[in-house]
Amino acid sequence: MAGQRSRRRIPEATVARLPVYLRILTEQFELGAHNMSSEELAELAGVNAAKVRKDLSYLGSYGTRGVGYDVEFLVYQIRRELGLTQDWPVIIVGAGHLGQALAGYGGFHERGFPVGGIVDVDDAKVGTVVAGVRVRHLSDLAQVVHSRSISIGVIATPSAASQDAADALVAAGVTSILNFASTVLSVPHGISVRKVDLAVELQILSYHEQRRANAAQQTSLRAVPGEPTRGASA
Amino acid sequence: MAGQRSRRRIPEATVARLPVYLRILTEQFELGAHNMSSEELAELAGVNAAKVRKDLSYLGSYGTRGVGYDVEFLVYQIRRELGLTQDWPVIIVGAGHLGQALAGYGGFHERGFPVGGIVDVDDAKVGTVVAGVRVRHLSDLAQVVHSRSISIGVIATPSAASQDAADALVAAGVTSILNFASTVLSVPHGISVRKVDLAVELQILSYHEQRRANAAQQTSLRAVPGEPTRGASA
DNA sequence: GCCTCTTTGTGAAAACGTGCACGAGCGCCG
DNA sequence: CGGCGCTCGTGCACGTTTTCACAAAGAGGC
Repeated sequence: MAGQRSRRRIPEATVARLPVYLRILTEQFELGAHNMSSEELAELAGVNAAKVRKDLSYLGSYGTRGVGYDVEFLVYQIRRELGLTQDWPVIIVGAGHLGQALAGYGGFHERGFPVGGIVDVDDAKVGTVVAGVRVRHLSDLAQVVHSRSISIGVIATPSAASQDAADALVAAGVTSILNFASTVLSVPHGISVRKVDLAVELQILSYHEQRRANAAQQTSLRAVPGEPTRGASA
Repeated sequence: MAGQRSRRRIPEATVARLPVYLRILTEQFELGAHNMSSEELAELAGVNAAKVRKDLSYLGSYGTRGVGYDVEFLVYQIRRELGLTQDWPVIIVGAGHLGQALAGYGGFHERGFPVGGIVDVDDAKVGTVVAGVRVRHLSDLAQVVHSRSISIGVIATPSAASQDAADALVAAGVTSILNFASTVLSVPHGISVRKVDLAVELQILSYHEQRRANAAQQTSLRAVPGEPTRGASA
């Protein structure tokens, strides 16, 4: 069996899919499945079977030809590769609506990312307890991060404050940031940042909606002659 | 009938960046900027300048060589392309923690996506008012969608209920779905689905954290400077 | 032991996205 | 009114991701 440590690099696109496979496999295992083919997994994940096989092959040769993959073993391997054999406590910056909703979201803890702290600048919020965690002042951030060996920070502040939050996190030693503000953070090289932006998602959907609407219109007007090619009449 | 240029298709990767440009341009316009070069915009968006130019070129030739882009005009063009010249009311399925946080998030309405309705299956929640909108029963979904011409649905239910929610949305005529549950939805062809999954994002960060930890270990054992990591730019 | 059936693992090709480099066009200055 | 400097628009080469197609290999039957 492949014993070599992760010296090989896994493509980013694959890394983004592994959590999806993991969730499906875990679920299927709980439902009693012990074995699964790339075809089945692909179906459940909504992707191509060859892609599944190639993705999984980056972990090693863990399948059995003619049979498929051992679900439990694969779950373990993916978890190991993703670094999920340990908990990664996170610190949430911003105890507003979003910060509270995030802290209250049980899936966090359940998936190995317990809330190790929440900080805010607002003195009115400091001291209150959200989802069992006491909100502390932003100035205590570094101390919280250190005392709990936190390396992942979640930014749930208003956009205007997000860069300051990022700077504070980086200064405290955090090396991964999940940013819910709609800003592009500037961070030193070597810090991982991922952004989740509601507005962006909705605007992408809006683009497709509009496209559909145009297409429909186009179709219904097809019989009309002399349809002017839309120009920049703006 | 053949070959009209209005059928041009914008690459998905570009569509995903346009909202980012839009936000930056809007902000800069409010700060008094009237003109901006691809270089500046690229800097603020954290991407390559050539990419910005190529992205914008899909909208048309709206720049002026030697000068740059007219900010206000570009804002208008991007908004038009993304279909943001009109409001797109959304319906939220699920009035739990997440649904409430989403409904309460002002940015929704502000960016042209007013909350047109919230539904839930829980009778205890039906009738309550969240962010000025009365929660209605799931069975009223079709009626709400129809009466407000809603085409975008947001799924904020527990994962187990997400597929049912999607089915109900599709049955009601919704054609775009933003899914916050960690499930892979199965929908008919022609329906746009985007997924926002917290756990996936954290797990991707976890992968990189673990990788860094391994690399650090390796480095300290060998006293060799770390190899450059891809990713976040400064 | 050997044949057949199934499904993996992976080269090779195609498709897609990114970044460089440079010609083209515009405004400004003298 | 021509030359200069700046910045756009884009052809091209490169890297990454997806898809195809098939040899390789395990399992089970006989």
